[in-house]
Amino acid sequence: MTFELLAFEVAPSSGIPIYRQLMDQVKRLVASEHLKPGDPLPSVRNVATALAVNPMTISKAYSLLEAEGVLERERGKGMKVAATKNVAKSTEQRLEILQPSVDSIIAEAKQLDIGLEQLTQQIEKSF
Amino acid sequence: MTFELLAFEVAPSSGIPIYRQLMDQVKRLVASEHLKPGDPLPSVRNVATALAVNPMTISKAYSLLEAEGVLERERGKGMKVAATKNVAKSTEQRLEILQPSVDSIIAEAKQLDIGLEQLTQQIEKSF
Amino acid sequence: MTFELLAFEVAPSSGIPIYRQLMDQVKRLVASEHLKPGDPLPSVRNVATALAVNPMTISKAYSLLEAEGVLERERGKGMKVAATKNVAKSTEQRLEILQPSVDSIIAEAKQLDIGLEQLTQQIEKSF
Amino acid sequence: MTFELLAFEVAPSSGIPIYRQLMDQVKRLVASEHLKPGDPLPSVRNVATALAVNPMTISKAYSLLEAEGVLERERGKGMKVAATKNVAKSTEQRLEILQPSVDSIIAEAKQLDIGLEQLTQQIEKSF
DNA sequence: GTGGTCTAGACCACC
DNA sequence: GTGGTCTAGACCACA
Repeated sequence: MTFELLAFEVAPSSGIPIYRQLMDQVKRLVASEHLKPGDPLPSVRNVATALAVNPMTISKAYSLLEAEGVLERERGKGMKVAATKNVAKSTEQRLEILQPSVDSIIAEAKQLDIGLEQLTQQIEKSF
Repeated sequence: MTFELLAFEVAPSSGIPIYRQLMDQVKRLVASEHLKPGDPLPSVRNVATALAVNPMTISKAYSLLEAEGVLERERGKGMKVAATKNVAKSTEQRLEILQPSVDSIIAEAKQLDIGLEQLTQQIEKSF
Repeated sequence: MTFELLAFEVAPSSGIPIYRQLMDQVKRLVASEHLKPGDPLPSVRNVATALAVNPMTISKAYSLLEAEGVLERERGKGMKVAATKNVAKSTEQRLEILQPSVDSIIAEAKQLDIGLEQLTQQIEKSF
Repeated sequence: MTFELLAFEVAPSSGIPIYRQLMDQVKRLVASEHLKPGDPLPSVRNVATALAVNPMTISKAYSLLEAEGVLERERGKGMKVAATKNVAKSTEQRLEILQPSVDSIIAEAKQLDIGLEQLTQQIEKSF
């Protein structure tokens, strides 16, 4: 099985809805080709029990990703990464995906009076 | 009027609750010292009519900011920027506050196959 | 002047209304005979300026104390401590006045898991 | 029902706002470990109907307790006692929290001509 | 099912 | 004048 390695993570009390956290993770994994077109995704039930989360929540994430064209439903078998639209992403494109988080951490740092130096240092320390 | 300059703005349908938008604005104004300790804030009713919003919504924002220690209530007179707690915090304390965001952006970068170099570069570019 | 020594104190942002703080102080001073029947009280205006408080607030306190029979209004001259009702209070009576505060600090201590020993020690330290 | 034992009570006309009465009760229950970290709280609607009070009032109490770190929200499931922050505090920290009340009772005692001895005795009697 | 947000309008306490 | 409390009722987001 390919997706035993697939460790989804959710922070249940982070304010961000669980289904959104899941969607973002799948998108990132697809963008970086950790998940390639055609790759199967773990079943709703598996993810649900693994994360101790309501299956409806996983299902919602998958359905929305399908609506966005990131995933495809293989009848009777489950979800897999869609071929169309999921062409390999360039570094620039992947950086673009990350940009909102970059902007947001910079805004936070500035509000906290944390300079560029300190911020990058802290990131290096924790990377 | 003393606070004609204080132009609060809300985007009613941005998904972010109005009271939260207000709180963030006040916090930014305080953090940037556009609002200094002791400065008065416009009255609940004034803001409410100016923004065409229910007074309770403004009141909620003010009350929460008071609970957080950002504002103080002057009985019968209105709200003002608090003196206590708006004192400087140590760099360590502030970095600690930022840490969760640091952890989270690192996790995202790794899922996107973006290395430390690229991440810090991107941050420098956007800072 | 007898009441230059009379230092009223108010904690404007303690949650307790200012007029109530004033009333309680006057009552305690009367109970302990720091203020004896017939003694004059500082004028509304003096107290107001000294405490940087709205004169209406002082006036309200005085009026309520008059309604309770603690003070008397001397026409054209101001307030003085009433004769009736303000007989000297026994130690028991004064302790009774203090009782609510005693109960309340004990409740707080218990919620904070602070024992009798520690509480009394702390009081001795600060007395 | 798991929390049949959780009997909230409110005195509607005690002057103290209902939401505050609720908050204090929850805090006491947490402090005394009748409610332990992770324990669920009755739903807003349940409490509201049980107390014949508007749900928003209960919600306000819960939200403020969340803001204070006493409770946590489990998305879509309800409130539970928070783990973080309900960790033990040092004796010094707890005494510091109590200090304002200590100062205030001492001031009251002095105005009532009640000495240290009598004050501590009275506290011992009522503890 | 859960809590969150907002409205409209009433009433209160304080200054 | 200030903010605070509460109600009744609508609608939304999340699980």
